[in-house]
Amino acid sequence: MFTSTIEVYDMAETTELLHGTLDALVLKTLAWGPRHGYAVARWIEQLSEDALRIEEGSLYPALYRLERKGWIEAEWGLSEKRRRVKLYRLTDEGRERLAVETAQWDRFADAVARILHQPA
Amino acid sequence: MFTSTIEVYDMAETTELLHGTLDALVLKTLAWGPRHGYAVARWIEQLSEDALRIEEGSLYPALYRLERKGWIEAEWGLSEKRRRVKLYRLTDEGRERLAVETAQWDRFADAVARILHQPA
DNA sequence: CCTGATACCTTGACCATCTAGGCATCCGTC
DNA sequence: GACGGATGCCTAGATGGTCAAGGTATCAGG
Repeated sequence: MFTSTIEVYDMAETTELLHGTLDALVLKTLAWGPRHGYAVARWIEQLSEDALRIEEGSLYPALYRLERKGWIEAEWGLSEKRRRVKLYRLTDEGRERLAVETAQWDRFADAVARILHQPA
Repeated sequence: MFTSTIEVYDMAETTELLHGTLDALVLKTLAWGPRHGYAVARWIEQLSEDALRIEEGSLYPALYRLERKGWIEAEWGLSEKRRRVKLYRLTDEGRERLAVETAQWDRFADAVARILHQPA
């Protein structure tokens, strides 16, 4: 019963590529100012014009990860809509880390592009 | 409390970033002509000026993966050094796939760069 | 009342990668 | 002629980030 007829076209999308990049994206988002988790995801999706999609199942573990490493800090607060939110802000260490990860990503992305776009 | 003192500096490197990119890199390498596995890894490392490091534990599973999907084909042969090697070549489907993955990567990389380099 | 959006979180499975081995041949050096 | 290092293939197991799919609660709009 149509076990695999229609859907197969492209389940890959860019999803797997996110691997290891999410941390940097979150740090960068918080570098513009404190935000709560849900808003971070939204922000990234908007800025990327939906090229990047942040699943909550990836987001919250990532936030926890970053907090545990001391790169971000959390505090309970209220959103503009009077809802209980967990506000995250970048620590100094987080800012340093962001620079490191950005540099790493640039180097990596340049290398990949150099290969993928090398003329035959 | 200092349970982990020395080692932590940077085990991440760019390793995790490779995720999902290796396939495209291998396909592209073979787009320049048939090569054997070991040579593919070497080629990528050289072109990237060692920014990319392809572990054999990642390489061979990747080759098997790509072959199983019909994007590359293998054939036993001999290297210039008279050694038994498994030569891979790109199929037509593989060439199409390479175009798809390259486009996906471009879109993804652009999105990430746009965010990471957005001025504060 | 009910849907959808907001906002948080967790569990389980998936899967690509890495680590760390093993095996065989060949070359250069001592 | 022994031995290390490079070449070349492969595999098993662990790791770990992501995703899918659930759950909870509040609030606005129809």
